[in-house]
Amino acid sequence: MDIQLKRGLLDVCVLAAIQDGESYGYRIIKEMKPYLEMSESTLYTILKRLEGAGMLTVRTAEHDGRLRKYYKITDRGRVRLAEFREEWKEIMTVYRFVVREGNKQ
Amino acid sequence: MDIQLKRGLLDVCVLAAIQDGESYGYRIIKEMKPYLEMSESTLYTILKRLEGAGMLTVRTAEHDGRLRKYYKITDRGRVRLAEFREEWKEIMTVYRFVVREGNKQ
DNA sequence: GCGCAATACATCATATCACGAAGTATTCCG
DNA sequence: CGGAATACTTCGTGATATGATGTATTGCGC
Repeated sequence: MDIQLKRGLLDVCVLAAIQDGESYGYRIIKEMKPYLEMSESTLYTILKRLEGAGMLTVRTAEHDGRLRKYYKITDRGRVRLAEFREEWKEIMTVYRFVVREGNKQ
Repeated sequence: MDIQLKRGLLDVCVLAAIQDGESYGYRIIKEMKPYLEMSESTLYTILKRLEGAGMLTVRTAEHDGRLRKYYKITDRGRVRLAEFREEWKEIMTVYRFVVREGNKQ
């Protein structure tokens, strides 16, 4: 998929991946893979950005002798998801402009 | 609108603005304004990028004593628009992942 | 028990890109 | 005469996705 098109989706996608309950980096990537592929370095960059923006909180816990970071969505994160739904309406008007009439289909 | 979300739309939007016939920078901006606002510096950057990618051709002509650059979409540009329609299907699966069930609506 | 894949996270350098700011130059209207 | 509109250009900056690379552990096959 076009890199540029992904950009706006990446952040909300990560938020969406934890909207139903805590998760951790490695699992998020695997969960999102069928929908949107991203490299590990990208994911951890995004997780840090979202944490800085107060959209998720982090908790480090041991699992099988290894440390894992569990990410949990905050109210602010949910607000962001709600905003995204609003923005999507604008996106759809743009989409209709691009694929507008005068073309087959 | 979120800057990131715009990014993937900008290029195809400009192509869409000339898909029914030649146009020029200033007019493209005004035409797109209701759907997607962009600064002049952004537009001219994009026009140059699309020209470099062979998706449009440029022709300079005089109009009322002033020089204007007219942009015309190429076959390659039309292919890009067709690709966008395909990519959009993937985008919609991502969208559904983000706003998936477990939420009202 | 050795090697390798999978798990899990981190850092750095790089390239792309949208945009504000500023500039140049002309036309048109009051 | 002055300012808005038209029309395009250049420069610097900040944001950001990603590949490369590194660290460290667990589990599996042979």
